[in-house]
Formats: sequence, C-alpha cells, structure tokens
Amino acid sequence: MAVERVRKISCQQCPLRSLPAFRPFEKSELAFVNHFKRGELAVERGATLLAEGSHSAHLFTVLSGWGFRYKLLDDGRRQILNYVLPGDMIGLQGSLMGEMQHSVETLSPMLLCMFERSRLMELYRDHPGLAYDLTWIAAREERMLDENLLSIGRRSALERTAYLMAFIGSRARSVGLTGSNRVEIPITQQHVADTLGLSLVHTNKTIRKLIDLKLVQWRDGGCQILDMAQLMELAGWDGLDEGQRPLL
Amino acid sequence: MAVERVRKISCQQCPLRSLPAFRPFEKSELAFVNHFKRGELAVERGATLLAEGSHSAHLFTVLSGWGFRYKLLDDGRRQILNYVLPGDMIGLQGSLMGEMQHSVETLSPMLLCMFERSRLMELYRDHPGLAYDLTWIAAREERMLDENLLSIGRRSALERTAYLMAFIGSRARSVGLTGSNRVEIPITQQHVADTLGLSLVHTNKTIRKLIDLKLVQWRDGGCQILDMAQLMELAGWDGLDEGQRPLL
DNA sequence: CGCGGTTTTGAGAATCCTCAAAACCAGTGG
DNA sequence: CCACTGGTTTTGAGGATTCTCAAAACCGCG
Repeated sequence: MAVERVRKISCQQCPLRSLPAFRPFEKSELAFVNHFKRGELAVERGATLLAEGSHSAHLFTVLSGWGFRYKLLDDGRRQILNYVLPGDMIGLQGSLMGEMQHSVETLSPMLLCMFERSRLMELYRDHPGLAYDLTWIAAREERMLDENLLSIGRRSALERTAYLMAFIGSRARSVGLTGSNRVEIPITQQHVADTLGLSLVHTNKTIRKLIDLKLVQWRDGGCQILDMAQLMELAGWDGLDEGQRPLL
Repeated sequence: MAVERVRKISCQQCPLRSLPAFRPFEKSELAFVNHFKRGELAVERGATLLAEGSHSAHLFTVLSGWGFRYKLLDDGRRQILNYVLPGDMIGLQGSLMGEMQHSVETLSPMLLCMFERSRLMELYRDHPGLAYDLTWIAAREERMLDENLLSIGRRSALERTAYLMAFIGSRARSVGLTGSNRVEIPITQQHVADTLGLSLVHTNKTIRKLIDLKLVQWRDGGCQILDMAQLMELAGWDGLDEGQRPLL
C-alpha cells in the first residue's frame, strides 16, 4: 500500500470542521485533538488501510476520499459492512478492543488524519467531552449498521438498492461531496452487490431499473444520484436524522 | 408493560460480577456504578422495554432474562438486530443520541438494573475508565452487528441458521446460562426467521435439517444447542474471541 | 374441550443465483 | 493511431433457493 506522509495541518484550520454537519469544538478540545493528531497520510485507491486479524490497528479520521469496511468468509465471499466518508473515524473498534475484526479499503485516493493511539487514555482522562464523543461516534456506527441490517434482512432487491443509494448519497451530501451539484459515488456494481448481499448479475438488473426510472446514473466508473427523494420513497426510508456530530 | 419496582441490590454483590466473563472492577468504580444505579425493574415476557421513536430512553443493564432489539418497516416487516442477555446494556445508543431508532422487547421475564441517565456526564467527568468501558461496550455491539451482517448478507440459509444458534449459544454460555448443562434459548422460529431475513416456512425447513443432524433440539417453545462445535464448523464461524468485558 | 400460539407440510410461484459470453471502456504499449 | 488488456457492465438462459398461500398438526393452558 504505497503510502506517503505529508505535512501536518493544524486541526484548528481543518477544512472539514467548518461544515454545518459538525458541531463546533471548544478551544481546549481543539487543542487536544491537535495534540492527539500525529500527522497525515495519503493513500491511493485500492489500498488496504486496516486488515482483519491485524493487531496494530491505527486510528484515523478521513480528511478526504472514500472507503469501505468489509469482512470475508473463508471461501472469499465478501460482505461490505459500511462505507467511510470524510469526517468518519476508522479503527476505533480495533483500537479499543485489540484485534481488527474487519478490513478497510479505499475507493479513491484518500487523505487521512493519524492519531496517536497511546494518547487515547489521556483523552479519556482529561477530556470527558471528547470521550463522550467517541462513544457517540461508536453509537452512530451502530445505528448505521442497524439500518443496513434492516435493509439486507427485510427489503427486496429493488428497495435495498434504492436504500443504499439514498443512504450513501445523503451521507455524501452532508459532508459537502456534491461535485458539480450532483452526488457522485466512486463504487462499482460489485461493491453494491457485496453490500446488499446480492449477486453481481442481479444487482446489475436491479440498478438498471433505477436507471430506467431516472433515479440514478452510472457513469465514469461510478454512480450519480439523480433523485434522492424518489429513492427514499422507493426504499421506504426516512433518512438520517443526525443533527451535528463531533469531528475528531 | 406491567412493571414492578423491586429493592436495590448493591452492585458490589451483583451475582453477575463474579462470572469469569467480566473484568474485576476497582472499588471506586464499583462505588460509582452503585451510585449510578437507580434501582431494579422486573418486567414480564413480551414487554416492550424501549420503543423506536421514543425520546425518553432509559439506560439499563440486564441482570437476568432474555430480550432482543429490532426495527420495523412501515408495512410491518420486522428485522431483529441482536439479542440481549444478562450483562448487556440496553439503551446506550438512545441515551447518547436522543431518539431511539430501534425497539427492545423481552423474550422472558427480565430483571433490569436502571441507571440514572442524568449522571452520565458525571461518569464521563469523574471516571475515565468507565467512560472507556462505555465506548468499548458500544464497539462490542458494533462488532456483533458486523458479524450478523456478514451472516445475513453472505451465508446460505443453513449456514446462517447454524451461525445464529452458535452465536447465541456461546453468548449464553459465557454468562453461565447453561440450564442443566445444555444451553436453552427462549425463542420461536419466527424470531429466528426475523433475525436471519428468511421466511418462517423456510426457516422451519432449515431448522429441521439442523435437528436431523442432531445439532439442535426444539422443545418447550425454545431451542437447545446440542453440538456447538459442529454448528460453528457448519457456519464457518470461529466464535467470539472476547476476553473479559466490563459490566456496568 | 377449546383456544391461541407455534411448528410442520405441501405445492406452486417469484426471486435471486450461477454459468457463460458479449459489449463496453479507459489505459497501455507498440 | 491502433491493438491489446483488464476491469466493469450487460444480456441470456436455466436452475436453485426462497417465498407465499393454505392448511393441518401439535401443545400447553385455562
């Protein structure tokens, strides 16, 4: 995984932080986060950031780029568990519990914020607000997984696909990833299939229906959302109710 | 939900705490948890402990009994997300984030430990170790959901069913729920179906195969695990690697 | 004995899968 | 500039899995 260290931008002037999706931080919190941050990391598309079974889990926050978390069965069947977008933490589970039980791979070039795992205790000791935030972040992930589970378990292929597009689309929109006013998602239909528990062929036929309905577009090796409202309607999904969230 | 308050047993002499599954607590931690605990609650089978959409989420730990978390689609389709056993927390997600996004129902009479949600900040402020534990607990739930997602998404009906039996069985065993040396699980096949994303009929036919293989038994309105190792083998599942975990 | 909840069985149908091959497309090297 | 390559999308066809509908059997309980 060709990796490149780059200079460290201070958290105080992190471009993400000004987005309305994130709650404003106190000066002291910001100072600690900045102290907690070791540096930045640039990785290319297709890199494996964290590997299942590994014990040296690092702790990151995504500054830019897309990725996904997944697990494999012994015979190679893959299940994508969730996607990671700018502002999301990676490796919290592994940092707390020791061994990684899932892998994380990039879908695009990605810029990451690396944290000093050894300072985690310091965080809990001196910054209860941030500690609370970390639990909150874990609970948010849990919530997304609950939704995904509902989707895979109980929605039809068409509903599921519509749900996934709307889900990723609205997450992307919330962090300003609206390239030329239209959300673009750098995933292949194989990723969609592995997320939804469907075969590639059937996924393709299902996506085609969404394309024919003009709800999405498939271009340049990725997906564009054309009509979020209709997708949500089709999926019977109300959207994420998130107010502001913490950004570490 | 006919509810009955009962007297408060001190956390210091909580019967669960002596199980090897739980990490020993410091005196000061125990003292705080005891202070955090408001009292106990006894509910009967079939009670709805927490309801999706509700804002008055309480925070509990299960002392005894079984339950499950679930979500519903508008038309009534139900997805069971996970089960709750003695030692598990209920309502953490809702306590932190405000609104409940799932419901919790009991599968048996249940005895609960109620916590004073207003003291959560106190916990984060004065007990970093416990704060860490709460994040850990959230991460553990996330891990279980990851597993369930993998199962529903990528395992066949037979593998899925074997996985679920082994999963619940080993969780039960880890908290000493081995009634007469054989794990007994108080769920119906409808619950299994709603957990695995299968229809009731197909679930029944799949369970029958496991019964014919003498891996499980179905008796007295519940399920008994006969051969955990074989179930794990069939599912291609390695088991929970959990060491000791916190008990709040 | 009757009742409600649960499990079981059968049968036909819909969904979704696998296999296989073609089409498409961007990037690479000749 | 074009042929080649590897990755991705598309299409067709047959088959397996899983679903729905319907009814019967079972079972503890009042």
